[in-house]
Amino acid sequence: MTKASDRAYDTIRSMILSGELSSGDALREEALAQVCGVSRTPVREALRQLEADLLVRRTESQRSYVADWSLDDVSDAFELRAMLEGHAAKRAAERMTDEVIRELTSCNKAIFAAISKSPPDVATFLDRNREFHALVLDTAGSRRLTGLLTALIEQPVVWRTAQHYDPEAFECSYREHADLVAAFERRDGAWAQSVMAGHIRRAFHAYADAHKGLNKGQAEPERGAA
Amino acid sequence: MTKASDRAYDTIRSMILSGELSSGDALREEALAQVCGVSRTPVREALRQLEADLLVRRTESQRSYVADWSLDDVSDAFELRAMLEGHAAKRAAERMTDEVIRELTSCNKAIFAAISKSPPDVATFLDRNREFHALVLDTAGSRRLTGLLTALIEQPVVWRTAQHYDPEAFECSYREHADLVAAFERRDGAWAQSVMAGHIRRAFHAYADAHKGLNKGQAEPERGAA
DNA sequence: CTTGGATTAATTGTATACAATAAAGCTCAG
DNA sequence: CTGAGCTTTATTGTATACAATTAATCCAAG
Repeated sequence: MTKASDRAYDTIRSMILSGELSSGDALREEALAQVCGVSRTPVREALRQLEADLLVRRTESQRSYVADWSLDDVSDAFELRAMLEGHAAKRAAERMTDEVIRELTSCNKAIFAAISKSPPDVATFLDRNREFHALVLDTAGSRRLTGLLTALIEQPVVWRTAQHYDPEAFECSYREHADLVAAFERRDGAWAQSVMAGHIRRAFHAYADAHKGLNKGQAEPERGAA
Repeated sequence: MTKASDRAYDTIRSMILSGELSSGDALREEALAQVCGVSRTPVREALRQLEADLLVRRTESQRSYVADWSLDDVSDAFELRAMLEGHAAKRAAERMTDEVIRELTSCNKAIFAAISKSPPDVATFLDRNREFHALVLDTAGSRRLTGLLTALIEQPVVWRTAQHYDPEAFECSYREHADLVAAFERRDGAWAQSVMAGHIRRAFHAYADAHKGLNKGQAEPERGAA
């Protein structure tokens, strides 16, 4: 993608993530084109990408809507992530180098610094967390695995979960990363896999707890003054 | 997708699968448009889809090429398929209905009929095999899982593997499906998962055996007199 | 010869007009 | 009222022209 289609992608994506567009809202190409300040062509491309990201769904008659995320869907996504990213951790352990271990360590140090602030620097936490997981995924050395996982990782749900973290949850995340590094140092694939799967599952429950009661079957953005 | 973009997709895809286009060949939109008898717009859409299918790769400068498939890549794809489709089988077992069991049974009967002919009716085998796996995937009831797997299942490698099956390999495939149905009848998720994972792994080795020696690091269509 | 850089050609990205299709509204028979 | 079928409107699909970008070529300086 290039300038215009990137712009369309980013704009629409952030409109969905911010809640400006709610689940089920219709996405009309012409309207989006005007909002994004581009023509329909790049908007169409962006919509296809967002559809692949599962942020947008298309009906059989090719109309696009903001995807709705039931708790079951979220649970699904995390379950798959736990499985795939656990597998990635195992492969990474088998292919680990000292160089990557140094990078992971330094990355996790930055995470520690970010969450030690008060209030915690959530943006930095998210960036570094992403970097940490990307490093593991890279080291796993499977293009296909990378492709499958990026779709799952870039979910709005994942992105928002950290917003609800309390200090203890951040601490857990940091410690689990440290455990992962320990498993990598021993080149222990099974250990790494277990830690990673648990790491993801904990994140799911953090999300589920935060959204319990509020949204019964529907995991949506907070809309308006509620 | 609709008429023109479907046509472009099917045309380009079969050109790749048939070997008319070899790994690494450049895919120019204008040229493809002429071949497909449509304009560049639907061709572009088809290329994006084929890229998602991993049949086409794009450079950083947005040029498209036929993807190359090393044996490692193929191994990767099958490994992921075994994991994901095993998971799907487990979920399917937990959600299985008698109705679906009947459909699976009838589907596998059709497979038996197809492979009992001489020569075996490979096309029907492939269709019914696809139907069988689609039924399992549907019953697993995870849209995300379905999305991830369809990309892996539609691979040229998977498609071609059956071309090299001997009568015994067909027989194995049939029996494994029958085992799967047995596991479903008992609603035994762990069993179903094991059988499915083994089923996929056997298919990989059938592929690997067929291509051993021929293509050392490169799993490509047969190209001319080399 | 080789190499750096400017020029040219080839290719992809974007906008827009028009065609095809699906949704919505409307009319009128029952 | 109701709903089947037509008409109208809204929305997406496709083609094409043009802009932007990337790759290839060529020429000159070293």
